[in-house]
Amino acid sequence: MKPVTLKEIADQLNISVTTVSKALKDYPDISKKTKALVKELAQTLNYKPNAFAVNLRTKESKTIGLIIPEIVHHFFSSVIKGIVAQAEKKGYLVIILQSNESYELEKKQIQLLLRQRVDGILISLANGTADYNHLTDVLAQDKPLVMFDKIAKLVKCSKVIIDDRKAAYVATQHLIDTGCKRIAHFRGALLPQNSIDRFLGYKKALLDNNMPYDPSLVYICQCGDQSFEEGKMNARQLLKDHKDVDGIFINTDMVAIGAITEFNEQGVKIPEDISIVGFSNWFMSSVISPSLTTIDQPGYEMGKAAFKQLYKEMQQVKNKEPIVYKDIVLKTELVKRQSSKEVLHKSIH
Amino acid sequence: MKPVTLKEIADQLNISVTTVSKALKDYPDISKKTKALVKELAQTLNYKPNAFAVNLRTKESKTIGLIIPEIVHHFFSSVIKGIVAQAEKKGYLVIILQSNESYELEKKQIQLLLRQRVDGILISLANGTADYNHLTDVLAQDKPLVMFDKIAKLVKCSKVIIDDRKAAYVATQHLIDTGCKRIAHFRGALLPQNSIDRFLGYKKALLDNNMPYDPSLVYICQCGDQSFEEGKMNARQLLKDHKDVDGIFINTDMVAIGAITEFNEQGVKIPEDISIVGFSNWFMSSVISPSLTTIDQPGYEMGKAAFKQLYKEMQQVKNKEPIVYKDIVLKTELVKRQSSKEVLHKSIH
DNA sequence: TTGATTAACGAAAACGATTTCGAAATGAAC
DNA sequence: GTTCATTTCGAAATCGTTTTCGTTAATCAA
Repeated sequence: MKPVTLKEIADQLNISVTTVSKALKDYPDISKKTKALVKELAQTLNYKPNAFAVNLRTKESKTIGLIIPEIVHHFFSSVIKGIVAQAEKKGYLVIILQSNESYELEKKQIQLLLRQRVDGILISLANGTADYNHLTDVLAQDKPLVMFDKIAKLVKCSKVIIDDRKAAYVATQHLIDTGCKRIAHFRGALLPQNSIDRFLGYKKALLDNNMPYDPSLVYICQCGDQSFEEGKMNARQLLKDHKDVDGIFINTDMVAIGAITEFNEQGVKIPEDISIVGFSNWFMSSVISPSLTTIDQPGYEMGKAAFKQLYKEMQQVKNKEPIVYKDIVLKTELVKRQSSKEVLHKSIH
Repeated sequence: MKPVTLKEIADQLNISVTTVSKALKDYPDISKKTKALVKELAQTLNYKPNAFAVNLRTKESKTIGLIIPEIVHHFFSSVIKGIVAQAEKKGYLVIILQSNESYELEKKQIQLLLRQRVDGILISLANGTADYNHLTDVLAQDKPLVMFDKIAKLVKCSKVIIDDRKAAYVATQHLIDTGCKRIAHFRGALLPQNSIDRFLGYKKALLDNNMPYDPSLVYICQCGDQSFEEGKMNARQLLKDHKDVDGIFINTDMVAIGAITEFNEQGVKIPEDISIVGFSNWFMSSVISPSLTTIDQPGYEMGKAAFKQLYKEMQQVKNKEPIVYKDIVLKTELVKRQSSKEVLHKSIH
């Protein structure tokens, strides 16, 4: 019933608590006989060290915190999986919290995790987060903090990201290479760095190909986080505003799928009338009809990399070395499917 | 740098640690003046109680463990979201682990959580789990354990489920009501209770409608957890074996979507040639073409209910009352979409 | 003035493990 | 027999809070 303690083992063997503790941890100053005795009794009594006491002494909890904007999301749940798997390998547990894209909640949750005295924090920022004091608070306590995916460039800490700009460039270039002459962009929210970078990649690809950049072709998210609806709305609007558009680079797959659905309903042919390239490559993209050309964003690997970096930093703190921050950029890949045409024969200049 | 302790506050105010502690917790035997002083200083020093010490004293961690077979899964991530949200409301944190459908891992993870001394455990069983000692271990320690979705009926603890049998019955009845004469079933794995119950519901619906039950129409999962592929394979096999089948009730949406994809590719018309009803209602089902008629399985609500029950039991333990186990059955609903026909005019008997 | 009450605070013992610093006991060396 | 080193163990402090049980000092009734 009651959990077994060192004291009980000590009493049963008529030795001191000290000796029991040392025996279990293979200290060299304990004889082999006592070690054997202690270990055997510990085994049969099913002794488990009291984590609370251990934590209090060692000042570490072997636990990390994870804050993400939204759990029910293919990309983020892949990240979670990567983090949890990697953490378990290293003997760490993961406390998960969802910020719900709210800065206020995010702030509270950081405080919660600090109070809980987790050994480190992994975070993907809420869209609304523009103030970073809650983050610098963490760093000021010498507690490792690694940001991933949705990051704040200004905060001095490690970051795991993809090269959104480059990926967006590749996506847009693909549309150009397949013959699109007038390319729109659904960019989602204004604030997050990802949106900005993807937009910049889109713009640069146009300019590098001597195509005019037309701000009226860039559609911003109007409606909270109803991504699917956003895709439908934007698609509808686009058909009204710009009949001549023949390609769209869309910020995220979910929005792209909304757009595809709308186009399907309105009888617009993909990719004959309009080509579409998405971003993320969630499973759904390969299943929808037509299947979606998109940028593969490696969620699992990102989670893995993020934890690995955090682990490094936690070790550094433990060894009282200075923390070395690092920016890790993961590779993305264009996945060609049915929503875009074949690449034209490239002219040689 | 170093976290502030009660002692430092006490020293600065020239009072005892006891008084500081009591003041912060509004004990009646501390004067208003001292309380004010203490609270103010605590505020300015940004004092946060050391969770390790508190846990050690109070013997509770305000933390629960959550084990699920697979994180990257629409239903389960909805459950997680429900649990995390509800837990946060009550001041609990959630440690998440993924069993990966492995009994061995599940066992280890239970041990991990017990060592961590979480206050309670929520679990959805791995498919392979047939031995329940690791679960009864938890209960034997008087630690609340609530199972959800994938449960073991034999274990005496609270359970949150849907009525799989009834839901499957409704799904199959819908196929019958829409005119299907020969109905197959893709049932997934053999073991889990859900599969069994859904199969039984399917069978009962047939028999209640005086339709023959033909075991050769029931397809079992052959290929691990590649659900999408499983759907495709089963569909292919079905077309070879039974040309006359005009309706399928499929265990899960993912498999159903695989089947739809295969049928689409082979030019089989849905629902004209074959009607399909899935199970779960994940977002994708509304987007695929044709959209999938399915049973809505309330993941978020299930998570919420599971935590609520766990919370009740944790309170009971705290108050040294006996734990009252409870079976909670959540409502499901048939969502009619394009993959099944309109309901025929029912004959009046 | 005396005795009883009350208000306000503190000392100290937990909680369970870790770790430092000795102490005792044994054996070896001279 | 004395000295020194080695082996093996334990006492006690520590981590930071909580809580019990006193102890003062002040207040009040009679």
